[in-house]
Amino acid sequence: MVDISNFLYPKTLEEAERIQKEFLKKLVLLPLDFSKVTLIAGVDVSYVGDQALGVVVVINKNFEVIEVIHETLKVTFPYVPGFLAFREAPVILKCFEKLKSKPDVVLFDGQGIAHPRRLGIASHVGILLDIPTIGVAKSILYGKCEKPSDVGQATELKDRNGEVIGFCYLSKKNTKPIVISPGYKTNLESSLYIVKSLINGFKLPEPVRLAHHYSQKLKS
DNA sequence: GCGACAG
DNA sequence: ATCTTGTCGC
Repeated sequence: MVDISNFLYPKTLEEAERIQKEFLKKLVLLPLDFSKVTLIAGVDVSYVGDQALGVVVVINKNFEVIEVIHETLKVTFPYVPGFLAFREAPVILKCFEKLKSKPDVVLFDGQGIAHPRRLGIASHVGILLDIPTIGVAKSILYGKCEKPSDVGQATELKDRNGEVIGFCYLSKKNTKPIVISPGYKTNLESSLYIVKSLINGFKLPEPVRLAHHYSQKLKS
């Protein structure tokens, strides 16, 4: 576990970038056997004025909701592509402080290592919580990939050097492919397999879809 | 210098 | 992300 207080609120982008480079040293990617996974969590953050609303939904493999937590916190960092974690991690961590269950893997609305410095929000928060994480984004932040044409097809997302950093996956017909990348303590193969296993008739994997659902519902 | 750019 | 209704296509 990392000493959270020293890395949560950088004052400049330069400082934030230094933190990301420091966190990169702690990044660990390894296989995650889904057959040994019992609980899966999905995270989403929405906004109401300057208040961030974080939601964490925990489900089991039968897609049954085990726990739902939500917290609010005033946002203190602007949205800057490549630095999303500094804007959303605080309220997410606040949610996890209240969480009773211990998910085996957490899915995020955003990138894992498919990031300019390999430290998307999934990787960032995974390191802070020391829990396996996976990034599931609705669009690409960094890298290039050919568009999958058939449902169930995944194409490799590669960085400027041709290294595979994730996948574009067509989870549903007539929708844009989702972008999958390992966050922390998972790897390319495991993250793709796990997300595929959690698609339940919709574009987004169930944990993330439900988190987004609750998030929007809580505001109305 | 000109684009690209998670949520 | 958010501001916002109806509407076209599975």
